Amino acid sequence: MTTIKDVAKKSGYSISTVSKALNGYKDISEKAKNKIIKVAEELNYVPDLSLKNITKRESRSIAVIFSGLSKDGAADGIMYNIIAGAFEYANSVNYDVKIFTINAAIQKEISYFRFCKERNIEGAIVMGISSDDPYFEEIISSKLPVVLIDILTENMNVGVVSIDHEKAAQEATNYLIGIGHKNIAMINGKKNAVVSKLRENGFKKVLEENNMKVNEKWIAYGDFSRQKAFNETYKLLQLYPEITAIFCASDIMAIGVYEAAEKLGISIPDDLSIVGFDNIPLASFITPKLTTVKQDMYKNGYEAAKLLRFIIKNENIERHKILTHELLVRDSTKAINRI
Amino acid sequence: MTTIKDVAKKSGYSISTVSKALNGYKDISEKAKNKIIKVAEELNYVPDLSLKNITKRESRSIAVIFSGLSKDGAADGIMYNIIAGAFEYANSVNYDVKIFTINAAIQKEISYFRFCKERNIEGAIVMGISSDDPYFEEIISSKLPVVLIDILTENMNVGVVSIDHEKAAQEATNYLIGIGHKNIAMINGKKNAVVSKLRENGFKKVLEENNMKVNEKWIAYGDFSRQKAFNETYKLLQLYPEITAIFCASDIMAIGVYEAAEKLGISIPDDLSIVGFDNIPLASFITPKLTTVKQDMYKNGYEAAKLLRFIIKNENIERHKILTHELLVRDSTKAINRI
DNA sequence: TTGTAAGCGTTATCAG
DNA sequence: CTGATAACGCTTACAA
Repeated sequence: MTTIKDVAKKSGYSISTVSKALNGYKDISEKAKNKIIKVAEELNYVPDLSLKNITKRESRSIAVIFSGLSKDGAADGIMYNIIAGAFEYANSVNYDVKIFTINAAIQKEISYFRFCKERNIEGAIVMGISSDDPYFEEIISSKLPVVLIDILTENMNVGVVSIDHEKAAQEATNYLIGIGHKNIAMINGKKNAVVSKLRENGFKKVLEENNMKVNEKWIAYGDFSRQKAFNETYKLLQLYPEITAIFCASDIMAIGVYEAAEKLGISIPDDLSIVGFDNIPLASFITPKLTTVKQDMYKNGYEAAKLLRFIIKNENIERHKILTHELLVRDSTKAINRI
Repeated sequence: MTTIKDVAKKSGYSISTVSKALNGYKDISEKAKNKIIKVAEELNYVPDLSLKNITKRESRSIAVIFSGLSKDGAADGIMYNIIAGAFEYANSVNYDVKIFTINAAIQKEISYFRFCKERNIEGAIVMGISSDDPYFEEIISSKLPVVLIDILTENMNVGVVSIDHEKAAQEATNYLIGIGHKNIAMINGKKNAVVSKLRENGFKKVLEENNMKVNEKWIAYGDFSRQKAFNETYKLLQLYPEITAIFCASDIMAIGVYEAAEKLGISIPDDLSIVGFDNIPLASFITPKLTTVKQDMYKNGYEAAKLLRFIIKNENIERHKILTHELLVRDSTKAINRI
């Protein structure tokens, strides 16, 4: 490996002169500068940033941490978009992005904090972990700057980027009621995920506002899995054929719902209206096209990185960033005309 | 920041004793060891890996480099799967993964080599760049260990992971001919991408083997874009209604083909059979379900990281790794029964 | 068993 | 303008 020492030796100047020449300092002669630059190029010399940073005390890198990076995560593009968005912002302010999973830390049997510190990152964006995860407390109470995506916490020191899930669920439910549905079920995600609770609250709130009784049996948990959503829906629709609409907490689960309906010979949207959540690419390709709540995960990633940067710089800024969402009405919902 | 010095001071031992205690050396007393570990914990001391590595001369990190990390990359999950696969292997051998884009280097106006060297990575996985990219030569001729995904090169020092695209295209085409199609068009990707050429070769070869003349006008370039594929197909099918089957070089483009067919009132698979390429999640959700050539991008990423590791360790191993593919026959193709 | 000192590649200070 | 020298946090001979 070529080091600054090699350049010094070959150019005939001292190490410190070489360092200055290569870092654009003014107080050296043109002659020395040219010579040194020439030699550096000949030798293919490249300074190591992480060494520079020993003295400067900044690593200029952040991490994006997932709970897992599985083969199945691909279908919805959510994680990809978050990475891409975070990368774009980080890159624009000259930060590098490393990706980790919580599992990686667990495997090494070290703490989250240690894992990050060892890698000398300045902060982390965390997503896909639920608030009852054993690591959760450690993460939000650690000294390391952190931004959570879609994980709400009361802790106002922790950065949070999210849409208003409760409000979004309210809008979706209101829309279904508005087009005449009275028997609405919900396929929710993992029961103890924060977003699940919020969406469920929004759902229930609107039912109550409309004097419709909340039937707990009509709320099932599909754990954000297509298969589980299929199973739950299959059971639900057999037991309660009076259901005319289902609000799903993710598009992936909505696909499971589609499949359950198909298997039962129930036609969407004629017999059953479906509203999804996320607006993944699939949503507009599937037949019928899925009505869904759009959230922009690319933007989530971008804003998370931006907020993280502010927190790192210790700027006095609102820690909780709420992004906008939008109900996209497509073909999986239909005004009710029965009874 | 807590450093080894702080631990030394507080524990009353010297820096080197602390270092040894914390790194599991045998030649220290139980007493010293315990005390030091205790103090280190109290102080939340975590050694910085990159500093350790100054002496050891290994950074234990690799990069995954894309040509771009766009908002649109999400739909097919390909990049995500590559990242996930590469991450899994890297993680299993205690490597970290950083992600970069070629653009990031270009923006900083520095060379690929410099960009990587500065970041002190041991090697890189590169994908999504075409062989006529100005950076291509630099990448494959640089001293840095590199593995290309889906970019073939004669250079046997460079690692390459890919399926046999030519053979895959042959199988797809053979299948269409086997079920009776005689007028087969191809919507290819970017004209000068290596994979495009290979697939086109395979396509043409099979036509010739079957004594069907190759009509260059029936080969259009959709540039891997859904919109472009739509446009090209729309023109093609209007000009040549005798076409009964289309082989698409990507599933995303196949969707554009679906849309063009729909707009023209052409029914798939009754009037037109479609074969895609990739087997993205969407392929099995779209109606009709898409017949396609499956390639496992997760595995691509995994194998790329593995190969990269071998190259880094300078092991004598075959540099070109060919992965398996598979033709998945679904509902978008149908045996011909007209004329 | 412990500590001193040199070294890793780099930048910063300061005397010449 | 140049170059010793110290310093950054850490490991590792080697001496004590």
